[in-house]
Amino acid sequence: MPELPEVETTRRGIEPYLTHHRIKQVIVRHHGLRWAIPASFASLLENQLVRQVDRRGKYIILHLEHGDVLIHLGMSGRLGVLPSFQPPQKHDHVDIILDDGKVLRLTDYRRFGAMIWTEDAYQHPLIRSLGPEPLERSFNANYLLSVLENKNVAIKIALMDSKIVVGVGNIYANEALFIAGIHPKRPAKSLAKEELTKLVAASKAVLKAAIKKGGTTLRDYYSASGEKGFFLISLKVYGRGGKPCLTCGHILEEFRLGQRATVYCPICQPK
DNA sequence: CTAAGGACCTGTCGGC
DNA sequence: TGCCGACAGGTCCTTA
Repeated sequence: MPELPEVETTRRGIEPYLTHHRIKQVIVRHHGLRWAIPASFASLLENQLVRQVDRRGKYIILHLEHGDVLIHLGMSGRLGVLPSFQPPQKHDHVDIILDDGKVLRLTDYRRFGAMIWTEDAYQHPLIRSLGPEPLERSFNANYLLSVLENKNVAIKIALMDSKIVVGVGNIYANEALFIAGIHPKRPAKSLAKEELTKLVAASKAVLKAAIKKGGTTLRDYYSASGEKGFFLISLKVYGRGGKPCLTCGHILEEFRLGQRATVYCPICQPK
């Protein structure tokens, strides 16, 4: 499901229900997520207080009294807070039951998601190797210029590489490149600083706008409270291959780049 | 080191 | 109506 705006919206949605609450019980119904959840998982969490609910890239981090929980939603994951325990549905894999009876439930039919207990989230290899947050100042044109210096990969691939910058998924990579007027296939190292400046600004703008709207670009997105969000964000190119460009009217072209749908305007984003 | 492709898994949709 | 392949918000891991 989620791109970064959805993850941030989810984090904000669950935060008030978890912070300063104690975990009473953890039920793991399906251990086979991206990484198998070990048998010890439940007992590592139970009876611990949740101190803080954080986010790094697309990982949601629960800071406990001792250790942290990393949660990734993969492609189809969803976290919801139930007012009380409800009978689980088919893809409800993990329940974290709180001291007040509310339940944080992980639902993920494709099981690309992950739930990991670790001593210190920021020392974990999955987190440690991540690039800067896209909305922070450290993500800027000078930074990109230096990391892309000798990268031949297509700029779209680089923009979606979490070692370069976190949180820019396929939808927003398409949108940001369109707004910046940059062809997705341009070799990363060929972009001039001026173009990188535009790309950085465009990336920040689309992500911010989506977060402001509640992070709901997605077909089957539900907020933590179960509210459905759908097409609150208007997308300019993603999902519009074969339709006219909203800027110039030329037909948008679609192709696969790194096995992902890529849509661009051949006039507005010249090679 | 870089770059490209496969792998993980289920559900849905379009074409024949 | 039914079957089969392609594709879907991600990203780690293997191979070249």
